[in-house]
Amino acid sequence: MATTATTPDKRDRLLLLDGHSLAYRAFFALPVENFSTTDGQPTNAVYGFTSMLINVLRDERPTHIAVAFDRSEPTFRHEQYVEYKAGRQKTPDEFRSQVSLIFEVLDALRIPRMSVAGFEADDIIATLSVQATGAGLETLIVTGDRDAFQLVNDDVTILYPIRGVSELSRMDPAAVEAKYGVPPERYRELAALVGESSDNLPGVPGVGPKTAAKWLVKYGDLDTLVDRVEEIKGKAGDNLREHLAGVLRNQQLNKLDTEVGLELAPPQLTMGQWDRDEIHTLFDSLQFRVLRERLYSSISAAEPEADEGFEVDLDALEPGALGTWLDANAGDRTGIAVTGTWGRGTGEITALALASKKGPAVHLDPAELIEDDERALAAYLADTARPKAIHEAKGPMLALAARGMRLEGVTSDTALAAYLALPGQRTFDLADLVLRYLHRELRSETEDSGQLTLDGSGEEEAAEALAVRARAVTELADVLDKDLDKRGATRLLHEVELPLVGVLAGMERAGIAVDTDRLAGLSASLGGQVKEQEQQAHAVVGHDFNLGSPKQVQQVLFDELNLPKTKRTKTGYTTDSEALTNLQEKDPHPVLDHILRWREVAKLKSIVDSLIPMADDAGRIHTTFNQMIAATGRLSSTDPNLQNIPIRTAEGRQIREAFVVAAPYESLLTADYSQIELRIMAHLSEDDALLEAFGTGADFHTITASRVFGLPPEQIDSELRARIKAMNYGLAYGLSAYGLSQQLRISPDEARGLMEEYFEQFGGVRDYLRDIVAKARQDGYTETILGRRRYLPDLNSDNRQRREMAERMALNAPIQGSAADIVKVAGLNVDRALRAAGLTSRMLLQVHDELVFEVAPGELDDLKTLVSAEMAGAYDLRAPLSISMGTGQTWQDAAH
DNA sequence: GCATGTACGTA
DNA sequence: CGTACGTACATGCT
Repeated sequence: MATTATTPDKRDRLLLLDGHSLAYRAFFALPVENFSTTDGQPTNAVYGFTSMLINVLRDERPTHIAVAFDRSEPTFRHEQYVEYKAGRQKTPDEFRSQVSLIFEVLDALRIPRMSVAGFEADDIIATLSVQATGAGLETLIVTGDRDAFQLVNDDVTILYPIRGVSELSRMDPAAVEAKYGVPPERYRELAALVGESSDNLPGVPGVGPKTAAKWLVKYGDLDTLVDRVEEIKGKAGDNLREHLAGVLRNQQLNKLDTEVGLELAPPQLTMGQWDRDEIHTLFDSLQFRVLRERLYSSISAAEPEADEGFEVDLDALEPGALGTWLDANAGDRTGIAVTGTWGRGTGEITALALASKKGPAVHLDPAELIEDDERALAAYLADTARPKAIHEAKGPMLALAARGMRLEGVTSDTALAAYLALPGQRTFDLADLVLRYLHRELRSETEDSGQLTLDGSGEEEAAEALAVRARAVTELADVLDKDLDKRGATRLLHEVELPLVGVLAGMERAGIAVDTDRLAGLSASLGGQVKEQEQQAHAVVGHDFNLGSPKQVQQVLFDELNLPKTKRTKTGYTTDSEALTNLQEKDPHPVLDHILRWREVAKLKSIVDSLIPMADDAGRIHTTFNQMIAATGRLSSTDPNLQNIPIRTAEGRQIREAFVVAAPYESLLTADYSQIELRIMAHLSEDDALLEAFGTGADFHTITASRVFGLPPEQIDSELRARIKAMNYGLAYGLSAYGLSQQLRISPDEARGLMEEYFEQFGGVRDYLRDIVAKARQDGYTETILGRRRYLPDLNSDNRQRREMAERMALNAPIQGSAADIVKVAGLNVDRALRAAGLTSRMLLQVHDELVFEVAPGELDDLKTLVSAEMAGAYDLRAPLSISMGTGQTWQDAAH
């Protein structure tokens, strides 16, 4: 390839779209009932087209663009062949009305659109692509019309939609040849042989792409094939000879015209400056909130990345000068960056850097500080009046606490702020956020004097890097503050999530005591049972196999014992406990019981064995609470996970007996919310009947069952109660009639009937659940009682599975998330009240709707009163919060 | 050594 | 074909 010194790095890139073909695809891919404005205007085609457009603008970054449209007038092809496109179904009215809306979108985006009487969009695209190649541009064509494949070459690529509107297949010469067996320049000939039913161009009967490609490869091209047509044997050959005229006509008609007279040439097809207001108004009228957000974020992403770093000027401090330095330089909100290790309720700081937005930065090694400086640092960090920003505060808080320092006055934790802005994201790396929000790189821009690094130790670089992080955090904090303000999450951050960090750190630091002897005993007895079940399973089957291997279990059950196949998984057939239990009922086999029992005891043993080495010297286990994982706003617990300690079975509960109170404390107290999610559902739906059921104070599931079945509560037996209990809980998860039937082992019709009767009584719930999804589809997100959002772009997916999944998430997120809000507020208020009351009892764990406390001697009564009041008063629900509590020497004994 | 799939513990 | 998590193990990839 010839290149010269003046060849630009990036060639200009022309993007050409076939407006009609893409819009038509979108029209059929997206269900119109999900894509209409509230006044009934269908928008599925506009939505799908615009969505594709935004994606391709974002991913391909074209410098030039045009969208071509067909006209209603007949084309030159109709003149040559009156039957052209005959028999086509009339364009549906719902589609026709959307074409002008697409024009409006394109006009607002300042994207040129073109159409020429007598020609199809394809001809315009063909003409432009040839001209673009001549002008040295690279061309990308987005079209759902395969005829365009004939245009593909080294300079022209086609993006062809596959499956709906979200995925484009990149068709370059190699891809065309791979798919059709002929190079792009032969594609027309192949299409002529195969025919195109939508254009009413019949091909050779019985000849598909495979045969056509075989012929073309054998004879080189269609002309040669026609010349030697007598050589083709068999029925296909007869058919070809018989339909030769049609093939030649097809070849004529599917040739795209590359010499259409156009007013604009490729170099003039530039992207204009958009008017944000105009786009705003238009997208508002189309009710495209999610798309608007996506458009805006892709515009900003399309802005050139400013690959600047950060300037920092590190002050070298004399011993004893830190206090003065802090007074002079840490007045404004100051960024703190820390290195060290933390986890399991403790940690160690190895270095710390401080930097405000402007002015010098400082880098400290806490271990080397003289007493005066250490005191000045501790006083500064603990001063609530001196604002600080930090990325992921909890770990450093634990490490500081380990050396007796408190961290207060944190007005932004940038990771936490980013979590509220983007709750679906699993990680919040500082460098990523800096790039995303500040369009900058997390590196130093400061000119090295060359002398600083002469010693070659790298320490200067490390110090500078940490100072860069501190400075970046302050800048990021300001931008995130604004972002959260726009999202209405400022109070949630400042009044809930930020203060919660310290409370969580406190719980992690405290840990919970375990009776390790007891755990060891449990492990031994479970180990015996594991071995026993394993031996029996092997004996029954007649040979050894690994019970922990789903693959081997499948082999034993389905290949060797020929038990009936269960539900399919990706790699075979499921052997999960539900399936094996079902098998046991219809086709009993002793090995099934052994497998099930083995799984149960092996699971418990693995939990016990994982806990034993977690205990510290004081016999306490310290979990880590993660505040930025769950998309709904819940906490999660890791290393170990203390939020999934068994409780369901008697054996499982034995593990809870190993979680104990330790001196000087007197007992454990557990306090949990009764049916908090159902109460939230009642609150949010304002369903009178449901609210009334909570008002009576009697058993909630019995009361609701009594309404549904029209029987007095005394006549609700456990069977009826269980059915309605399953409904009550399932509703908040988006349970289907089918799912309910599976769970209750009743017929789908029966389950459907049950749901209908339920909604007859609790119509407000049905309306609420329906409205919440509709609103989320409009807004692009759901919201909890405290304004915590969850963004669900898949609500508008053209993939049914993804869309329905997003719908269930939309049902559940406000309910689960509001419960999480309430428990967080409760935890905060309890913690505050404990300190205000001067109690030394402390909170140890949060398990979603439960708080666990360690009770100091003589404080039980006061603590119960305080906890109950703070938890019940955490939020004023229309179905009032109800608390139940229990105490005991172990977590199990404190159950209630 | 790491990612994926299956299974299963909790709310 | 019911949400939200974390962990363990087997398996198959690099």
